[in-house]
Amino acid sequence: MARVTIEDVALAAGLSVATVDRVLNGRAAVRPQTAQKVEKAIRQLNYQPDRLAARLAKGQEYRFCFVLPEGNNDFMIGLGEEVRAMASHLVSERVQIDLRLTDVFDAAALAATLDSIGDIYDGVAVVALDHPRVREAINGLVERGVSVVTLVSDVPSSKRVHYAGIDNSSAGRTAATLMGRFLGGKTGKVGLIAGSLSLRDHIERRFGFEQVLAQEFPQLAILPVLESRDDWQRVEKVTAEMLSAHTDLIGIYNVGAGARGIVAALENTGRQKQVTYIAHELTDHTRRALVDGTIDAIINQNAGHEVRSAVRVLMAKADRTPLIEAMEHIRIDIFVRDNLP
Amino acid sequence: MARVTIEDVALAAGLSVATVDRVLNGRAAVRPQTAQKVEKAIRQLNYQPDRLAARLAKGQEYRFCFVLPEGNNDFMIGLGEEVRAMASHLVSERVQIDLRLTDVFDAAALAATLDSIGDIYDGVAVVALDHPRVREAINGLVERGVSVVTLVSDVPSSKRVHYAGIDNSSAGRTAATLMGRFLGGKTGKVGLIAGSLSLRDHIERRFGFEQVLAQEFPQLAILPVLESRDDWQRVEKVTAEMLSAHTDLIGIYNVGAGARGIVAALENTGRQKQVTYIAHELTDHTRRALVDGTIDAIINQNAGHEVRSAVRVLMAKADRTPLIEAMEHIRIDIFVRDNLP
DNA sequence: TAAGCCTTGATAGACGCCTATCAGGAATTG
DNA sequence: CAATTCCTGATAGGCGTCTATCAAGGCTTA
Repeated sequence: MARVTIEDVALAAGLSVATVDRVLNGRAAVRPQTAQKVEKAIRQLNYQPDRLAARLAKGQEYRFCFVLPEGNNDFMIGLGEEVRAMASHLVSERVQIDLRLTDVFDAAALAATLDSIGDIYDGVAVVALDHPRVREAINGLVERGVSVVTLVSDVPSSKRVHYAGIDNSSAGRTAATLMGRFLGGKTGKVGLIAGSLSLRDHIERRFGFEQVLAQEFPQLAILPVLESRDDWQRVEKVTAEMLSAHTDLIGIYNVGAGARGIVAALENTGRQKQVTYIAHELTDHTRRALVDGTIDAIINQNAGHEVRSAVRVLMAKADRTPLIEAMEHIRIDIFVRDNLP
Repeated sequence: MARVTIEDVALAAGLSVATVDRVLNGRAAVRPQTAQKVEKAIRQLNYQPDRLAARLAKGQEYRFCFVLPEGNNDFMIGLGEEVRAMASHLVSERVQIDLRLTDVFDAAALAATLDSIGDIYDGVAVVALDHPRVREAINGLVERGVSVVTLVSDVPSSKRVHYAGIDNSSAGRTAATLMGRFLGGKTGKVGLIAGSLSLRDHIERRFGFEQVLAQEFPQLAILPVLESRDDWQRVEKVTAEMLSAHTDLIGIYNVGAGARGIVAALENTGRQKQVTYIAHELTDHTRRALVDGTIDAIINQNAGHEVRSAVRVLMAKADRTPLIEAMEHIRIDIFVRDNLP
């Protein structure tokens, strides 16, 4: 049951190790019929190159850069931690990961960061803003031979090789379905709070949410969207205003961050139980509120999965190995009080 | 930025490579103070042994065996496929995985299988039945130095090193919460169908479900549990009987497999929309029924994650590397129509 | 037929670590 | 102080692959 080595293949094909290697790595010209002999032997013996030995010999090093938003958004902080964890874990596998923080809301700054991270990287993962300047910056990297993966927030029109994140329109639809079903057949108003209406993920969530609500739960009226810039104090303010303006408010869907602001506003008015509240991203705050019953469901994307998926994709691109698309699909988690991890 | 090698450590510690190696691998007696010098150098240089090189040098091979239930349970078939996929993927990493099928409902057969798979394996993963004979068989393996991981269904009282599966009591609670909330404030009867009341996972799900329903949704009455042995034709029969006996049935929770039987029974009576139906495990059948609206939510455990987690754990045990417990936690997925993967 | 090119073989050395052995010096024992 | 035992150093060879180089034929071309 010993391993099949390149030597066995050479022997079986009646050729030399050097020639087999030439075929395997396309190093030099080999006559087609010779190459066929090699391939036949490989198939017969079911030879699979030892990746450990190969990487050792090649002394391959991967250098990746993760560009994340700065600021105190809980989810993004968690994402950064996952990147760091992955980085230290992968030292022993010859992968180096750098982390850069930048202002996501500022397209120019983000684009500048992307432009500046020169050719020292084999791949870049970025939480992107969908803006022409950013798109151009991504395309620039790709043209220079750097694989780019968008993380959490996509730029579909760019030449990025992959998007590691959830389908936000589906996430919005999911929120709507839960909202509608949790409210039974009740009639009333539903409020929608977004971080920014220029962030692609927020737009898509809103779109999915409104679509399903209008179609399947016409008894629920959606209030005009409020913008919060993902700042929890602002969130609290607008929520409080909304609560006092609409006494028949029975649902809140928070598309972005700043969940604690809503929690605070609800607690201040004592209307936690009357209002069905659906939030995004599992953090310490949202978790506590879910257990308390203030939040009714959390739609989550697993930051760890996203980071690991991004790394896998970047590694696969770096050494041109095919990747199993299905494995890289990021799921939309739903958490209620009872299935919290 | 070159890699730190064992040689660098030796140099920094003012010792020889041989001695550093002795410390690292506990090969021979080394004076404590010498060992400390080595450890200090390792810390200073942040040395991390190259796992690739180490495994190459050791020529380490892992041999694992996965013991799964035979039969035509969709979920288990999927699990088997995941094992095979993982096996072929890991050939290039010197991991060999064998797959054995056995009758899970038969404790003696399962125990016999476990007893028979001798000492050729470094680790065993098993979908276990919680029964004294099985427990003894597991303990026997562990005593012979074979790491055992339980998969999907646990045997907590055994000496298994790990359980790769979901918390089934939480899964049942989750189902109850969804059931209660989806039913709004409606009053009526809820039916519960289990595969077998001797399977630990089914018992726990039932327990969690009944607990939450009794506590939080007292307006819902639970009918006596029906047993189906996970056979969908039997499921259809008992469901049909239940439906005709209880015209005020408004909810069904299927704890085990055989979801298509319930779908068929509901469709035959045309009561799909009146009954809120919560099922386990995402398969082709349940997926279709969820999209159709016959199933209202699916509680799922990700077979791929479970298999990969089991392998990671077995590998970690085999070479005594510590494992990050948090990473091995298997989540309880909730799927509604909109967040299907 | 000589000159050149194309294809293949043979082989050495590297990657970083493991294993084993031998020798010499240090520390311990009587 | 001699005789052990203990600890450390030095070094060779191996794991499977990659890279590079040189030599030896076979073949084409003029």
